[in-house]
Amino acid sequence: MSDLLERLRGRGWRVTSQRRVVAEVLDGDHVHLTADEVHARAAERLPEISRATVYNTLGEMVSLGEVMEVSTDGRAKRYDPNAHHPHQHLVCSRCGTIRDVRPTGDPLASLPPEERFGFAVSGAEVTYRGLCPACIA
Amino acid sequence: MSDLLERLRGRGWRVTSQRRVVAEVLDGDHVHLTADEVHARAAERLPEISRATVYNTLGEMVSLGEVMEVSTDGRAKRYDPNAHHPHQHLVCSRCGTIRDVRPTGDPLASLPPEERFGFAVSGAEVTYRGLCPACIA
DNA sequence: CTCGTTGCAAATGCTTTGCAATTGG
DNA sequence: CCAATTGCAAAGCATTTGCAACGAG
Repeated sequence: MSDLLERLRGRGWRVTSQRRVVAEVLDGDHVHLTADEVHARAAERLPEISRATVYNTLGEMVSLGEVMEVSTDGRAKRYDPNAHHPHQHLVCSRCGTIRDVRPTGDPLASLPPEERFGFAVSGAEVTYRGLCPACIA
Repeated sequence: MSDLLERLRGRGWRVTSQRRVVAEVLDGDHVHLTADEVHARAAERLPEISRATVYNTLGEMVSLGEVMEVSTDGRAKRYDPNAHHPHQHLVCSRCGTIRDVRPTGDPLASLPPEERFGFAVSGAEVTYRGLCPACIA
């Protein structure tokens, strides 16, 4: 089940009950929780877990490249455990719902050499915006 | 000079000295200031201007569609007056410098119908990442 | 055992808000 | 004139940090 936890353990990560709970809560597809949501769900299983630990843990997962930070607008960052398969995000302009999507082609290809201004370009993030089915109705 | 101010005035915007200074400070190409930087530069000309007013003013410019908010990572939002010509951003992973860039083609075209999940997709933002010339050296 | 990890509470950084005083049209 | 705008200071979030106690290996 918890592929995320397995991957982290495999990297010599020290596993504590707090870290396990955070990894379990965050695991799955189309999961895009804020740090606070992660804390709330983790606290259901481990009531004493602190916000600080959740932040530390999420930060480490990001450093290890197993979790991706998604900065939606100006609100709280969201955390996406789906870091192994490259993907982009489709965000509802009204309710903020996020879906993982897989565009065709390589986004990097759309930036021609003369538009790179001497940068060593290494990646591109695409955020598609629109109204989700629930908000259209 | 201040095209931005002219555009705002043309929309029936009430112009005060504070608003004029904010508009002037923000005008130009490849300008991506934080609210605090705008406040600092505005205060050089109008020492009593408050942060609250700068925030209010920037927020209104964004609502009117004349200025674009750029949320870089987890730091302060940046404000881009270049809202009339569509463009994307190239951000230095080390120092955070931002350049406006113009990719080829329409980013929306890369998201096929079967990846839209019933959303009414209306736009796409692309952030290219890499090292700027200064940070490569 | 020992060092990494945790929890707490306080601090920080960015942004918003309530409200009385001010001012543009 | 008078509603819109401003400044101030305080409140509001999201996140980070210092440090003593704790616990995994």
